[in-house]
Amino acid sequence: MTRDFLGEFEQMVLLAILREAKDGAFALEVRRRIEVEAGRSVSRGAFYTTLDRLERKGMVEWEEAVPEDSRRTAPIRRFRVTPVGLEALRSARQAMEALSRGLDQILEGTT
Amino acid sequence: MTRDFLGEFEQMVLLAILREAKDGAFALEVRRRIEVEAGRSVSRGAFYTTLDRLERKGMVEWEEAVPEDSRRTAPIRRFRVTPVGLEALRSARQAMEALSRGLDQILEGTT
DNA sequence: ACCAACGTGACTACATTGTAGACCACCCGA
DNA sequence: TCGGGTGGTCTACAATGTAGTCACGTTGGT
Repeated sequence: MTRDFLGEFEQMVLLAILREAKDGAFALEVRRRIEVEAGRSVSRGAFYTTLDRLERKGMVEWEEAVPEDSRRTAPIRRFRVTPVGLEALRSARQAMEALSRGLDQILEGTT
Repeated sequence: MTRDFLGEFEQMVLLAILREAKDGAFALEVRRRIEVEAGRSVSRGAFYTTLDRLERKGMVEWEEAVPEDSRRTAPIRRFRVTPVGLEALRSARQAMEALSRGLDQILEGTT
């Protein structure tokens, strides 16, 4: 399984999925959230590729579902973060936090 | 200048440099800090390559200096994070924070 | 003075992750 | 039934992450 920790974009995808409803998130919703919150554009190709890789690593899973609030009838994939994914996310963040300790002043900035 | 934001390991390097004394940090000190704090091993090759890339992006700079507390007489490089680097670090962290908002419960875990 | 061991650093090559763009299928409204 | 939007795959490539090896000057022992 290659590596045991996440790239930054992968982390963002996991976070964005978690931010949607408890029962999972639809792909393009997730993509839109990343674009809005992180303020960067995400091409569909880049995005789906990352989802695939996360799936292969067992960090996300999905089931087919039909979005309620849309006129769409055909089911599409609804993603969810697995326990493995959550754990990876946690440890990635812990590492960063450990290194950031004591730097709050410097990192806040007046931006 | 390729991209305007940082990979995760690059972030770690910047953070670790900031954590050393105000007047800069020596390479292998930084490496050791990452290994200890983030709990992952870092090969020298990987490490210096990353320093190079950060330098090329104008995010770190260095000067020659002789470590005080060592018997070494020859100067080695002492690194410092540039304003550009600090800014990049801040914005990378802000993006992550924006996406993490409201997830503290989930992310803390009982690990 | 000589040699081994070590610290520092460059260079090479490769794996993983990040990214864009073309392409396909389906559904829907004009 | 044409065209456009949405959901998705595939391909190819760029950037980042990583290990390993080579080289050289220092240090320390003898």
